[in-house]
Order: sequence, then structure tokens, then C-alpha cells
Amino acid sequence: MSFKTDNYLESVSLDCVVFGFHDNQLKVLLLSMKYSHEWALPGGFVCKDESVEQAATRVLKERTGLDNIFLKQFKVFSDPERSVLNPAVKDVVESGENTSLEWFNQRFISIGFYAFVDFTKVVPKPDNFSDNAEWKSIGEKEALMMDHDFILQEALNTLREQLNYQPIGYNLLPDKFTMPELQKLYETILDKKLDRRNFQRRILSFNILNKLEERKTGGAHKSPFLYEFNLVNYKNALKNGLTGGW
Amino acid sequence: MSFKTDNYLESVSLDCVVFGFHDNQLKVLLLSMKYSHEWALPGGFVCKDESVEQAATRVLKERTGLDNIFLKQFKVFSDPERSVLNPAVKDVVESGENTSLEWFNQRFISIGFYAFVDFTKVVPKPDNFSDNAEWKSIGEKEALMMDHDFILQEALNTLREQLNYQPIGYNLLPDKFTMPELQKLYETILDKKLDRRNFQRRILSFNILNKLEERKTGGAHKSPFLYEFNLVNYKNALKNGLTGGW
DNA sequence: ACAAAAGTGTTGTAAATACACCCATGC
DNA sequence: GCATGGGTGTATTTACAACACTTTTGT
Repeated sequence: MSFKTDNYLESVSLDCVVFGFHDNQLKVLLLSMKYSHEWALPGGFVCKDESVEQAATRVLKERTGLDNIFLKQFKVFSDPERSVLNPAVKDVVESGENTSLEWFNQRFISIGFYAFVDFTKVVPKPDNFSDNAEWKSIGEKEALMMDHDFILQEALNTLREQLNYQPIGYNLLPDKFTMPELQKLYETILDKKLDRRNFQRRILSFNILNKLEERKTGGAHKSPFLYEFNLVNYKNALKNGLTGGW
Repeated sequence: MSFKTDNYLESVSLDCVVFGFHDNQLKVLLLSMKYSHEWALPGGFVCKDESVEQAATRVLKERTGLDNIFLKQFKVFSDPERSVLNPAVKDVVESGENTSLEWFNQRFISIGFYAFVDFTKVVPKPDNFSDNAEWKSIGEKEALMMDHDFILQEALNTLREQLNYQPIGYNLLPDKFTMPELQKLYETILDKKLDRRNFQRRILSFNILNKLEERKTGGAHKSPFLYEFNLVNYKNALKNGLTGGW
């Protein structure tokens, strides 16, 4: 798998904030870069015959093994100073030791995407420029490369805003899940506690859930009911929005 | 004013949906292109030392004469087929008759911006590739070049969504305006009638308006009060959002 | 039997909606 | 004086927020 730069549009890159949900925590998929050993968002470039959405889909298939990932562009990052290379990488570039790195020695405008995946179905794979791919908890990750911390922060801000008028969870939770799990997802994104009873009433009023007969057993304490998303209503809510704010 | 393509980042362009409000109608600034005589959104390219926001600001200063225009990127348009040239333009390009048009014979990813301006303060100016610049009413404009109709539509959709949690009007209305005028602006964007009395109560509850002593005279019928925006509260609302939806 | 989590219900307040009435202005 | 638009007010419904009690489960 070589890296052919002449397939790509110049000046344009993309970075993906891939969210997963596990152990009641919001996680992001990160890569550990060669040479600089910094952590970075998975990213890539746009082939000459691709839309940016197609490019992001291709990149994320390579990094996660998954097809049909839910993703959405949310902002373009274009500060002229954003692409300043890490000194360690710059050294390698200038030494000529690794010619495929030459490509990085230009200015990129990066299109930010966020994506939702089922944590349990992802098999993280590093790319040509990284030697490790791992899930990190939002709260516990270390600093990221270049402006990637900013990109992640902006993705979270966008998410928080969209939570007011769009449903979330279908792409992040397993097929069957409990109300407390869904609530934890909302609480993690909003970074605040919600009232259990009011949350349930509200989310049910959207009619995007089917209550199942089954309960989730095994955990300590009273076994909660399982729910699944009502796909028809969920997708309709994605298009037409919900009502007021949280 | 020549056109130096080597100042620009390749593959990247930007298109601006410039909104103005006049005669109780929402207007867009459009250019009439040379050769093809199609109408187009004002657009441009990104210099090698600019952010895309700086580039859009520069472009709009040239097209409107205004500094400090309120603008915001809202979406990247990147369908590989979007930049297909109009046959009339393609002929000119291939004839070699106008070398500055060569630049257009490549694929661009375009960053969509929307902008709000005070209609009365704008002096529309065409660019190197257009021979006319005019305001057109949203409802009455003819079809636009390439995917520009789609871009305009997406800008409107974005506006409608943002209306739910952000104030609007400061950049579109004159310094002093009446409640019915502000309401018309909302109604035009939302494309539906709102109740006069409930609108007033709601918008006042946001505390973004100062009621003035003066009334607007001259029109037929009872003279309405004038209002101005409370800039402190308005900007705060822009950052922190309002409450529920319309 | 107890602690902790989950199911279900009530109640007060605020906001959204749907109206009605009176007042100014130009013709 | 009358049509039209504008200012102001109220009653009803709906949504939100705060809070209490009961039930189930593992230890």
C-alpha cells in the first residue's frame, strides 16, 4: 500500500473526529504518529474523482474496517499557521530520508468531519504515517498534534448544538440499549447531569424509541428495560428536527 | 487589476451567499458572468497566506465596498461534477483567447459562506469575470450557474436552523427599525406567517432590543415604534444562543 | 435486610398559542 | 368614516423542572 500523492487534490485535507461510546464514556479514535510520536485525528486527502464525503468514508473504512459510517462535515480549518510541522517531522522531511513525507510540507486547508461508530465493531488500524491506533476517552486523552485539539473541541461544540434539534445514539449505541445508557450518552456530550425522570419523558415524547419486552439482566440492582431505535421515526427526526432545547 | 493565479491555493474556491433585506424582501447579491451570461454567486479564491474567512472578507469587500461584513462558512461543496464549465466558457478557454480563464479549467472544492449586509450601504461591483452585479429577490431570481442554486438553497436551510438559537437582523436591518420589519425578516426566512403579538412578546423576551421613543412616520396607518438592537445582549445571544424554537 | 438503581407519578411554574379590543393614520 | 395596520391585553394549553414514592436486584 504505497502513497501516491498525484492522485490527490492539492491544498485540501480532511480530519475526522470519530466518536464511540463504551463503558459509559465518550471515546475518540486517535493515531500515534511516527517520528513525532504525537497523537492525531485520523485524516487523509481527497482523490481527484471524489467528493470530500466519499474521501472521508474511504479514510474511515481504512481506519475502522467499517462501511457506511455516519459522518458529517462540520467546519473548515484554514488558519495559515495551522500546518506547521513538528520539528522531528520537519527534520525527516528535510533529510530526504522519507520522500513520501514531502507531501506534508505544504499548506493544507482541512475539512473537519465528525463520525459516529459502534465502538464494539471497530478494529482500529494505523495509517502509513502512524504506528498505532487507539480509542481514548475524551476526558483522559493527552494533547494532540497541530490544531487537532481545537478541531476536536469544535466537533464537540457542534455536537452539543445539534443535540437540541437532532436525535443521537443510533450510530453510537448497540442495537438494544437501556434508558440509563442513552441518558449517559447525552450527559457526556452535554457535560452535565440530567434528571432521570424528565429525560425519559422527553426522549419518549420524540417517539424515536421502541420499548422492548426484555430487560437487561446481569447488572446489579433492578434490571432496566431495553429499547431500540424506531428507524423510521429516527430518520425522520434527523431530517426534520425535534422540538425545543435541553 | 490583473488576475494572478499563482497567488492562490489550488483546488479551493469559495462562494458567498450575500443576503440583504429591502422592501420587506430578502435579496441576494448576484453576478452576471461574461461569455456564458449566467448568473452566479460572488466567489473567489484563497491566497496562500489567508484563512478562508480572510479570503471571503477580501472578496466581499471587492464586491460590496464594505469592510467588516458578518460572514460564516456553512458547508463545503465538493461533488466532482460540480465544476463542469458552461459550453460557451469552455469554448473561450480552449480557444486560448483569454488565458486568465485557464485557471477555471480545473476541479474546485468550494467553501460556502453566507453573509449579511445592510442593503442600503452596498455598492455592487462585478469582478473580472462578470459584467454586472445586482441584487435579486430570493423568490424572483432566475436559475444560477453550476451548483449555485443548490448552494443558495443550503444557505437558506442553514439560516432557518440557526434562527432557532441565534438572533438575526443586526447586520441586515438599518440601525433603527420597526417591529413589523423585523417580523417580516423572520417570516421571509422561515417562509411562514407568524402571529404579530406572540412574535413581539417572544423577541422582546430575548432582551436584545432597545425600544426607542420615536415612531416611524410617513407610512399609511398607525406609526410603529422604532427599535434598535442592544449590542451587548445581541452579541451575547450570538455566542450563547437563545432558547427554544419558532 | 439493605443499598443502589430503576420504574412510575405529581405538582407548580413558565412558555407557547390563540385569541379580542382599542388606537392611529391616509384616503 | 372606514379600511388597514399597529399597540396592548388575557385565557388556555402545553412543556419544563423539581421533586417522592415504590419496586427490583445482588450482596
